[in-house]
Amino acid sequence: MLTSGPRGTHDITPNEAKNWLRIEAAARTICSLYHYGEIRTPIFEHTELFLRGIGETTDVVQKEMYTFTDRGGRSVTLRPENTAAVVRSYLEQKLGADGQTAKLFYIGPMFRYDRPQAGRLRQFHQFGIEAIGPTGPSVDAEIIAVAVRYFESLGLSSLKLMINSVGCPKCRPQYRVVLQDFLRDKQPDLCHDCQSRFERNPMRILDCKEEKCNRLSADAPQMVDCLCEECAAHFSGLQQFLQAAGIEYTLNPRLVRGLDYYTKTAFEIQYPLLGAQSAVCGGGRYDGLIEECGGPATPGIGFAIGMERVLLAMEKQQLLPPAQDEVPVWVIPMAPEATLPAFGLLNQLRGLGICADMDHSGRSMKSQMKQANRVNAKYVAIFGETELQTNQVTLKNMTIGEQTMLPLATALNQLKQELNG
RNA sequence: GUGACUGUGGUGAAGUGGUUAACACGGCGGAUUGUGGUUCCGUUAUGCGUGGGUUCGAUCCCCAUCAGUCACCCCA
Repeated sequence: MLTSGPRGTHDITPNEAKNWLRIEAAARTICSLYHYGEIRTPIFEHTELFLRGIGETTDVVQKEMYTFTDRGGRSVTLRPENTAAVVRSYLEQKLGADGQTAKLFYIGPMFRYDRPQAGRLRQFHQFGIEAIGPTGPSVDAEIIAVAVRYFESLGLSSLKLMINSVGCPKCRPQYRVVLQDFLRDKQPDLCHDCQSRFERNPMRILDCKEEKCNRLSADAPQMVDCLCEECAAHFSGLQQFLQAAGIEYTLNPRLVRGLDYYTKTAFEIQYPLLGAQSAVCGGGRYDGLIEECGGPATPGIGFAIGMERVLLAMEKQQLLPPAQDEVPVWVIPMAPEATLPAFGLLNQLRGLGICADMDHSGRSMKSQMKQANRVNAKYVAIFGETELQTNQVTLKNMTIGEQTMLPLATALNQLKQELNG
């Protein structure tokens, strides 16, 4: 169908774009406040990068990637998320060469082949940040603080921050065994999905929405109780920093991230009113990812925020006032002969930095006045027969409804004084 | 990938197996010939997502397909 875009895509029309500019600007403001610099990486990467980075067994990789072969026979993939790409760029551009923490942010489209639903699109946009280099839990807290501040700055409330630790390559495998041991005899009673999760990703069972699974796993041992010394210390450190920053959080031992690269800190911010897709922000630490991508062992942490979901949340809270068109001066040529001088005035106004516009379809006087009204014009500049003959223009003040006929230069001056200040 | 519901003009929508597809908003034109936000009049779908089928005849029935919505799954 030529008149409909691909499934799961969305056109951002001029009125919506105003909202986008707003939330993007807020993101940039926060990032500069926290000393994060923007990075813009390509929209597609070698498929291999995502296979290695995200994990071959994850849903994102197994069934959600837009992968194709280019004309050179290489397999490339539209990025389903951006952390792997940022890490690749960090390595390629040697952004860590100065020995400092690389603090980066990005805003842009991501692609996941999924069934669209409320808050879920095939092309969607994420604002994300990454801090690559530092190990201490204070960065974790900083990352979380950026997310929380961002939502606050947009006026969003009733958000829920949940944190957990998913351990590291030392303690997670051990926990996995402990958990499987606990669940083994209960496995036949688990839901269909969880049966398959038992081998693939047993931690996900804790996150299942099925009530029976919840019941069966209620007393399961928790990751936080099985953390190695280092991870445990990191996790309690994080909590101290969060408290110091006055950030409220909930411990959620069942919080699991879907991508393989996460270690230690995992967190999620939910906006419960959004329905099934209520996570507006998800993130965590990825201490093994850089090495996995072929770099030196370097820790990192970041988050991603779903911009469409942010907009949905703002809509729910009525933080998006209806867009208003604002054109301070509307120019009206009353006859075809008048369009030339009218166009001339338009040009001069714009040259002065004054937003002005006129009709180009030869509509009636009345219709043009209506247009002026629609765009909330403060002044209307009318060119009729008399004006043409005397080289003047009629300036009508739309708020008080009064009008005068003036020489062009005088009118221009008046508009300049009243609108440019 | 699975399931449920939906698909009529710019928008919100009514509607029936059978000549001209209600109504409202919006748009456009007009109401002593050059003026807005109020009022009044007129006008505004070659057509009921698309493609098949049933029928003498379908926008209304059936099938397929596409799209939207919500949920599962997954995640931002």
